[in-house]
Amino acid sequence: MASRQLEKIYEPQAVEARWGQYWLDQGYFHADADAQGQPYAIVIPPPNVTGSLHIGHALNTTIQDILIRWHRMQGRNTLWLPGTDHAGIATQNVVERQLMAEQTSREQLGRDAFIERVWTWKRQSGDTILEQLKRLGASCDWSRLRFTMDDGLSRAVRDVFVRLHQDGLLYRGERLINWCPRCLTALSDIEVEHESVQGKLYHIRYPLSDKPRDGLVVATTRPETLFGDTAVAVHPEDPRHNRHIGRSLRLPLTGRTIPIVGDAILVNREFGTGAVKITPAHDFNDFEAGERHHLPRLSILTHRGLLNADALREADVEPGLRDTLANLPPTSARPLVAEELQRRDLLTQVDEYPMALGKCYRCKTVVEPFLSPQWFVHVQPLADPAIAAVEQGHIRIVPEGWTNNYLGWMRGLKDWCISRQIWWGHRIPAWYCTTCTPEARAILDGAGSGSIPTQATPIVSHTTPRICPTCQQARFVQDPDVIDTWFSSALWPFSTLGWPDNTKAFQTWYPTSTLVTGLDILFFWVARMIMLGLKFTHTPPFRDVYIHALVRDAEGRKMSKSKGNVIDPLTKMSQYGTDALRFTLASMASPGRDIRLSEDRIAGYRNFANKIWNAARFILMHAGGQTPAATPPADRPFADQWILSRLSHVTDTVNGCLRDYRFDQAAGHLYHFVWHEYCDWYLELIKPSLQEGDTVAARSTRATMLHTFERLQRLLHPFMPFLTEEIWQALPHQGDSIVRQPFPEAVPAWENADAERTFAIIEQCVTTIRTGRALLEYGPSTVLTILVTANDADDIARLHDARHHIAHLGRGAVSVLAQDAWPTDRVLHLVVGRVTVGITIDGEVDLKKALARIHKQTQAKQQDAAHLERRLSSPDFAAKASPEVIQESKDRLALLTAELSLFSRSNRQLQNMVS
RNA sequence: GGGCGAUUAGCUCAGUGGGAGAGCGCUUCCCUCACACGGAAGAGGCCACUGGUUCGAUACCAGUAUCGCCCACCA
Repeated sequence: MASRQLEKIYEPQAVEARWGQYWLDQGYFHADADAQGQPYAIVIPPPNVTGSLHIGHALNTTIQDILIRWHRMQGRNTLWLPGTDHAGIATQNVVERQLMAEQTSREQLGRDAFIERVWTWKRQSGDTILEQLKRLGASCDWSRLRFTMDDGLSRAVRDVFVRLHQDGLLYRGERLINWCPRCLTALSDIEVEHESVQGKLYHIRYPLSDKPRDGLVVATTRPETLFGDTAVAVHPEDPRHNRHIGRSLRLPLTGRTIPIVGDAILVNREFGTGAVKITPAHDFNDFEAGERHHLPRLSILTHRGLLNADALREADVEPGLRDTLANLPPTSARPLVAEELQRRDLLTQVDEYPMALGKCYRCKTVVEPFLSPQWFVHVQPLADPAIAAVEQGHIRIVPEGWTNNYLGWMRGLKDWCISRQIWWGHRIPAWYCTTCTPEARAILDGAGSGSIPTQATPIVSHTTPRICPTCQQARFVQDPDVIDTWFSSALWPFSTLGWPDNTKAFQTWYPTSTLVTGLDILFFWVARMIMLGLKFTHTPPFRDVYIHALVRDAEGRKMSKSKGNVIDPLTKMSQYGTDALRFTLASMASPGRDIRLSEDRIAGYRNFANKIWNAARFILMHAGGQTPAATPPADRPFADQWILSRLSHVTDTVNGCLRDYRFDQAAGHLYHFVWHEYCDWYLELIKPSLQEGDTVAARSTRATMLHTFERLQRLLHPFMPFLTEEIWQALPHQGDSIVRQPFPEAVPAWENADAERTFAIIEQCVTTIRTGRALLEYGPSTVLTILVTANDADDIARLHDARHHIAHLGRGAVSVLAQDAWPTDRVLHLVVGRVTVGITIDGEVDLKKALARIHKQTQAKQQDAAHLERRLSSPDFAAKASPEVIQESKDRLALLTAELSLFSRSNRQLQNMVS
């Protein structure tokens, strides 16, 4: 491509659109399972089809793309597999809201029509986030796009379900589960978010049946559930209460009596009154206590979470109260029940009490523990190998700190409720014979699976069974429930590669290399992928799990639409450029920490992009038709030797950082190198040479400049793909795109300590001269008379070689002097390490500033020197510190002493001049 | 209640057993022929507190305080 005239300011929009399309058209991201190279694969954490790109996606995607582009450039056979998740509850909610706006509902539509409606919606809107990922530059193999409800993936889901069932790891049972009364479905334990709220602890007196004046006082946060009580428990060794065990109590507000049982597990003698009401159908602890004592379970709520009139009758609630309470939500019933108890003098005490409230993670409705028949995965046999895989290092979690989090969670894992009473999702591949299970016929009329007793035997298979093995009939209904979305996500690393078929892609890229994800789905997703991956492929699904931070706003709050503190990545990409946003996110991706994103930071990296852009303009302007030839470094001018050395070092550093997943450090080193070494010093050093015309040195410098800059684009490319492609294409280059150019490796032959040492001296001199210029208030156009010298002959020789650089950058006439030739008059002597700089004072100058400055520095250095002397004179230090440390301290003290003597000389002279 | 993490410049954050760092912001000078989204020079910090280990601690250990996150059925 011919080099274009580059604008003064980098304009990202057109550039991004052009190259983004070019990459796709050229198929650069397509991965071939038969290609050469060691495989490297990442499967994307599939965003919800309902999703729109938020800043968390942007971070997640940027990190994956950096890894992918880096490995692709290194010649690995690299696959980044994209896709989306059907997100059962979330998606169903979105479409249901649409229906509500149309004054209809999914029930009115019917199941098949509703599902068709969701598919229509998915076809229309489901690609939004994919387009947004493309805009971010995500170099996915879009030809391998997958969706969790694709035919292939659905087959994998059925296959896994059937095999788990065959292996006895699935069961259906009536248990207490978390129920969302708005979504009308069961949720798994982790789909409940706990929130701390201020509640009340009610103390209620339950009279003894035979001695109504006596009784037990129970403490509860939910008095309205007392209608579901089927016992009261006390601690068997509690002397206050244990004599009552075996007797019975009158359940207030009802005509029932309930037994007093002894239970050491449920009851904490220290808490409350030492007596606990047991409500097996509405509390997880009570459910287990109920199991232990074979208590009946009395569910008093409807599936919409309201007090159930029929159940209240069954619970023998007093008729008047029954009518008042029926169909009330628990929160409304609670004060009414308390009031009624108060009226009867049964409410003995009410305390303020903080309690945890469980909410649905999709709609934030308060969830209810609810009794219903559900499908469960027996997780322990799956969890054990998943624990071992991490413990034994087959899977590495980065940063390491999260490992214990993972292990702790896995060890305490309870069975996983995987049935959902919604319609959008993978339908459970279980069928009931309508002859053997007459209740199953109700499903045909739209009833839920709850109508089928748990004793019924489902037939689990890939397809509708042909004949019932028990009764030889052939009429079946399928279980109406669908499987938890996270179940299909758990198969993602292998189902997307064609499993259960042994495809070429599966053979090549499975197990995948790295999984990049946020902490928020470590349990939802990562843990389950490991469990099911190990179970079905006998291999961990990935080698490394990189867990990145959560992006928060500048105040550290979680971003959410309701708080209005969302930083929209799409807006920022338009405003500052995609590369600037990517570089920002990479820079802030420090391990184990949340990211507080502030817009200033993005603007800063936009400026960085512009800096690179202008360096490119400069370089192209001065390229002079030169090509980036590779003459031996030793033959090149000093500045070229130096920048080659620095480039090799930074290349090495960046590769190391990327290997360690330290994107923040890699970005930091690149930023510093580009701006403060390449632009501030190298380009400035070579400017005079570029003016020279067609000399040998100038040609060499042009070649080096182009060579290093081209290499730098490749180094930057994983972080800033668009900008670097645009520049690379404008530079002399070979190949069609930077995307498939090799990623730079360090070149040890370029590393040159001698050149770096010379540079350090130049830098010191120039900085010192500029400081002196500012102190003496000589304007930039004043040409100074500069004297330099050094402590040893070697450094004096370097000064001699470099004097034209010092003269150019310091804007002055430079004389390199021997130390004994150093003048004493009308010279400002300035800070130095190994070198001494003097600026000849010419004409009338205000020296007060300079004197004040020298005075201040003198004091600081005297303190340092005193500190060092104290340390060096300590016998313990001499005896115990390492020789290197001792030597270093001695060297530093010697330098300080030299500087201080200079300072004092300077001081005296300047004082004399002032007076 | 358990676990984890944080506390360093005005702000956002790196960092290390021996001389306190970056970006942004701030001050001064400069529109010097790549870049004012720029250049140069600066100001600014008892590295949360208290003990301990050490010749030496911002760093390692313990405790305290504050903040945050995750997990948790104590009614």
